Amino acid sequence: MIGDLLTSLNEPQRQAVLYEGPALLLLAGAGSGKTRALTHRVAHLIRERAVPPWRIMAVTFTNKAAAEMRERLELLLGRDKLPWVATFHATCVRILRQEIEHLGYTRDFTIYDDQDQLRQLRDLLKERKITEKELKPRALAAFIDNAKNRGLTPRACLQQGADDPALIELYRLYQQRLKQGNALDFGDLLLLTVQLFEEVAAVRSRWQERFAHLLIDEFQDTNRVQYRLMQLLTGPQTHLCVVGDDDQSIYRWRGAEVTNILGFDRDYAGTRIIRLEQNYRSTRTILEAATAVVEKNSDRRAKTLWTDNPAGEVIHLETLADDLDEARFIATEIGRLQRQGEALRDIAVFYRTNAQSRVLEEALRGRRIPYAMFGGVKFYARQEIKDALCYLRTLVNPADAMAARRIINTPARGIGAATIERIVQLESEAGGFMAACRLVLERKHLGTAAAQRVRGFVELMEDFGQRLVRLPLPQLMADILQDSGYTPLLQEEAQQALTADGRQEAKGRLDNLEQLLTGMEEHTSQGRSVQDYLEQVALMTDLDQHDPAIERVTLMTLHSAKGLEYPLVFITGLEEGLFPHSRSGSGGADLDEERRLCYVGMTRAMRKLYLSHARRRRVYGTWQFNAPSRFLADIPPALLSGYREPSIVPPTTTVTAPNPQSGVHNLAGLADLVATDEMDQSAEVQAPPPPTRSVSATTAADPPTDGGGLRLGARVRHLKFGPGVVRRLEGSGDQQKVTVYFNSVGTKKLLLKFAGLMPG
DNA sequence: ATCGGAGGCGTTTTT
DNA sequence: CGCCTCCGAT
Repeated sequence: MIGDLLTSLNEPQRQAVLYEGPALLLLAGAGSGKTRALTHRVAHLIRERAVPPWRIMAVTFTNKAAAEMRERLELLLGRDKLPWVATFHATCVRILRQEIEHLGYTRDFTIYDDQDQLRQLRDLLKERKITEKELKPRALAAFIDNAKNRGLTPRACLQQGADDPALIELYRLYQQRLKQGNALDFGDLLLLTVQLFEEVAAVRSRWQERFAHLLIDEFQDTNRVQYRLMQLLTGPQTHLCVVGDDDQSIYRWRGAEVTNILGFDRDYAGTRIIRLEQNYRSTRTILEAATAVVEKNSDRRAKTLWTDNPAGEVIHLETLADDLDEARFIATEIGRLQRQGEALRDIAVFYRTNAQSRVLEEALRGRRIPYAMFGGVKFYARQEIKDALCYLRTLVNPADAMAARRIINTPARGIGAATIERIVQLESEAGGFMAACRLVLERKHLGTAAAQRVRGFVELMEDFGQRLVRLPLPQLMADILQDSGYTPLLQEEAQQALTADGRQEAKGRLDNLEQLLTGMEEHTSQGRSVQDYLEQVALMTDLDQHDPAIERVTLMTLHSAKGLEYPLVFITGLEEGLFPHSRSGSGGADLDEERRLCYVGMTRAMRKLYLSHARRRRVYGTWQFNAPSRFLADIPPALLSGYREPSIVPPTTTVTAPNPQSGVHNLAGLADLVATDEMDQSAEVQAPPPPTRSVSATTAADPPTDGGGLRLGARVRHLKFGPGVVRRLEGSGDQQKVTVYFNSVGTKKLLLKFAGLMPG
């Protein structure tokens, strides 16, 4: 068995697996088999050194990395021996669900995303009569996030005395507000966990004793709270293993401190440093070019990445007239690669900013090349999805005023700002938003009409509250959407909206809601609770939906690309002002980070790398003229095809007047758009399975609770799909539909009339 | 209370 | 350019 774990490793990897001391710093260059070393180390601990799995915690940054590690450990160890593997944020949620009562919150706490955070801050500013001109909500949010990233509570900020007291006061009020709503924002998840461990010694030592091994991935991206958390979880008996690459530190702007990795061995005396320097991923050409770019930075840990791989193809550099041309070039080239027999799933296109994705998408759709895009508008942040989830949030945590205020008049029930204001007045006295609704009725603070409407809302929510315990989640959600009038309204719009666009949009929203229900069915089939669901969704990003098996091109930002690899990679927009981004200044730490970002992007490529830049591109509807990126000039010319003289980086120019030639390109762009609109179902964007049917089958008239003797949870048998469990019923008569979870094929929605279900 | 239009601002990157 | 907020009209 031990042979299995060690034979496939090189010498430093083997040392990393076998090391038994208290602290290990694994400096792992791009593509050097870091995950392999990490997973094998964990497997070795469990299999050969008899460490119980529950005494090991492995922390990652992204859900995707956590999932990948879990998968690989499952192969090595089997499903029943998995240790704690989670992101920093999920780890904290898990701890807080058990311990948060020590801090005066309750276990049902909800998690605010940045949208909720911003909304809360806007309310707060308005209340304090501070206009958005005086203090932008975003700036305040940045201040608060920043403080939290550094592990500072409002009080600690004040003691430090470095920040504006007015800002700190707003931070304090914001925290008060969150606590009243029994809610935590992203930063709180980490900060409050640290606070908990610092304030409650008994809890701290309990957790410290539990873990014999703490492993942290992507250590170069940890910020101060995360570092502190690691320290607090590390007891005298805890073995630490941190893995990272300072050259891939790209989250400084989010509070990451490279000093954490650069100074780790100073904090932990007796740290063993092991370097993984052999790259297995890329051709020598790609590796040399990437190294040349990042080498310009100072303050790096000494490290020489090398490879046995062949030199491979030269890097392709393409200069285009504008962003549309660039997109067309990429689409055409991908089409060519496809005809040569390359798989689309092997191709990725990276860009610096999300805004760049639009033209790329259009060009790909125009050529009917399927693609999947990550980032941009997140599925769970969409209006209709958030509305739906806020109904659930309000049920689970009735104190969550943010959620309740969002839905109290969605769809419109005639409860306006004035009424809501009266409710909010009573919120702290009543101890929560829903409680305040009841109190405001009791005290008769409202006119008869308004009172009537608020009572209706309260009763509606109480009704849902009863179903919360009775119904499985997907059925509950379907009921809510139906009985609240949410989907009926959208259905009407989908049929009767005045413009085709309006109808299309309503249909899109219905589709998304259907997708949401499908996702819930998957979740419920794993037997998890509503709280679990909301939590998972709050911490989820679109990247987590990435299914690499599907045959399509991947589009994402360079930041999202970290940790991934593709045989063929396009990096776009290599232009001064865009990449490096203008906000990164003309030198110094921010520019270094851009350089590392470029390095990260380039080292994703295994076989062939394409770099492109456009002479001008549209930004906010005006033309921006950009010189080629300085990073291009850093690459040895011999490694590059299509290379032109390095330009002496002239400043980026913006022209407000429309460019004389722009008409041509606009027309060309229009052609792409027109071609797009009428075809192409194949280029589905989102990763979750496309909805096979629509919510619109049900109407308000037929409450979807029971039908034809079938019950929720009933076991049934289908001729083709075999045994399954009834998850959802809707419609009636000939229109009655049944959603069944089959062991063999997962969730299916069937027309009862034709389903031929037998009792199972 | 709701809707529509005008005006202002922003995008670097994300758990 | 497109999103969001504010404000005025109904």
